[in-house]
Amino acid sequence: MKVSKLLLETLRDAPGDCIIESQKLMTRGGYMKYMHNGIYSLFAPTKRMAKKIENIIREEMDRIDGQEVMFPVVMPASLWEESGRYTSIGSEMARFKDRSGNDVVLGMTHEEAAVHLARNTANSYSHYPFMIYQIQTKFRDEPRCRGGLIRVREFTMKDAYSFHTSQEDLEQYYERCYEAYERIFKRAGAKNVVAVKSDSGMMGGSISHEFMLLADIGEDTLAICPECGYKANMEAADVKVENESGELEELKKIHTPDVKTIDELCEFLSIPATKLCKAVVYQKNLTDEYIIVFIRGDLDVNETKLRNFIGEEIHPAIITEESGIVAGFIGAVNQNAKAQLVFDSSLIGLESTVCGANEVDYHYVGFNVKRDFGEVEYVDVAKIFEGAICPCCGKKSITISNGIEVGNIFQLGTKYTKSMDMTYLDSNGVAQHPIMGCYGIGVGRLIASICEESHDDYGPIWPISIAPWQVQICNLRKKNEEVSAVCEKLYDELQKNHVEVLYDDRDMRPGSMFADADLFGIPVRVVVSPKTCEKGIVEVSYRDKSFKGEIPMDTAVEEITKMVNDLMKQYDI
RNA sequence: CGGGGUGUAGCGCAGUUGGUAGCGCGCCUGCUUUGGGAGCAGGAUGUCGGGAGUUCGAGUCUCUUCACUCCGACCA
Repeated sequence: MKVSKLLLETLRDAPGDCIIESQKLMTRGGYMKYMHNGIYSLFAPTKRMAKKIENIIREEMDRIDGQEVMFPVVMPASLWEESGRYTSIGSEMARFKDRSGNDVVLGMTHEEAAVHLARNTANSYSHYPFMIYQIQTKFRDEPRCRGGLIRVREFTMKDAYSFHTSQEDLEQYYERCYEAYERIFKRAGAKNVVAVKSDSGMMGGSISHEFMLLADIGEDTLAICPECGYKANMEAADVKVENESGELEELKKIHTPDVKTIDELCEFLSIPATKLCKAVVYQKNLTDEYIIVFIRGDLDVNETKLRNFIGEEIHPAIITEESGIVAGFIGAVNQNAKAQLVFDSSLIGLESTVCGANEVDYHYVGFNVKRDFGEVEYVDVAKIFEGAICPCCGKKSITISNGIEVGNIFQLGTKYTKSMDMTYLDSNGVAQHPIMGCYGIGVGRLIASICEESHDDYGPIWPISIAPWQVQICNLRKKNEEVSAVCEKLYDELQKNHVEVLYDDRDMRPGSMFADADLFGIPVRVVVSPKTCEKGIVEVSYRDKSFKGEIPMDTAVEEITKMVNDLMKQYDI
């Protein structure tokens, strides 16, 4: 490809609303064009990268016996009513009516379509297990898009669905898929991807993992134990705490004028927050019913864990006069407000603690949950924190990092095959519901994430396995016939050797050409100028600065081809 | 959903008490230049987000609407 024919525009300055580095550099480099909130067109280099990633994904999915299929983008509401998700999914799913007035939806995920495709066809146990996948556009009407291609509404995704006759078989396959994912990210040149235990969310099912590319700008928070390798999304991380039991004290009401917050209470009583019992109030979205969570004073509530325990949507409460809840002085003893009380397991083992007295300006000290309130079921709804006890190895070693979710794998179970009545006959002739797994990867997000972890101040540094081109030739003096002839010859002969070449044949000053080359991020750069022609060499350098040298002109084609092939070999795994 | 902010040329931005629409980058032409975003000269480009109003006159004031964007969704 010649740059003079390439439709794109590089910018010296990024638009002011770019927040993160990958977005800035990719916008400046002319990788995509903003059209609408969370909706972008991709220019040719980006599409080339997407294709390369898709092909890596195809090879790895086929290697684990997947078969590529294609589901529709527009699906009838009736299909989604079968699974119950037509109502359970909110406004992130786009819905409209077709010309005959039928309700239809835009596909944001394809479990329903996968079951639709497979049911009645895979009707005997002998067909199992099997996996179908597609690479296709999804539309999700996200409430808040962010960071260029990181979080968008329309995006290309690989989604795969596997069907099994036993949980053991699913688990075995899940393991193979996990390994396939590791290979995919490695081959795509993503360096810092880790798999973490995750919350299953709206997909349903039990065991699931997210593949996270570690990056400060990541929207997910991860708990990682460097000691034993435990990794979990904060939403799913179990919290264990140690409590010094302390001494059983007498329950006493004390006057605490205008002491409302945990900090104020710590100061007033001169005791650490770990000895206090904090109350946090939520409300159910549907009924407005109050939920009061009692938790150790230094900890926070993990809303997702609480939501999973309650079993329905919740939000932080708006406390009204009529509720009977005394904000700032909430406690378990003499709690007369109509509310569901939840006790976090961080309170286990605290013989004496402090809680509100449900009376303005009063707290109880010496509060013992069992003695003063009664037997309760403790639930883990706490948010994990830096230095927390690892639920796996027991050391106080948890670290908190941010990550971008680039892929996920779920063990779905029979949620969809049951609700949509998909069955097969087992070897005894008995109808059974198959057990499903599902597996996703966001292609565009992966490109942006790799840029996020692999760039310098001047532009992206693409791994050669996904780079839009492998080699870029810079013609520093278009008007010089000798220089141009050398460039043209290199361009032709490298391509004959199946090297992908971007040839910058524009008549421009070296400074601008180098600046653009940095933005293009092509791994191998070849510079030809009057100077190099005079010396009978070409200049070769790697975008990641790991190599820079001069190569005799007459062996340049062979040597550059070899360099490219050697670089590519790193990704042959 | 709540609260800010911003909409003026492709991009980044100025625009005073209301009085003919500006700058830098980019783009086009020519000349000079040529190893990290060159210089000179000339040129093109605007529904000032949309609508309504006040006014002799609105980018500027008022109302309304749309879009974008940031923060929050919070510990009693």
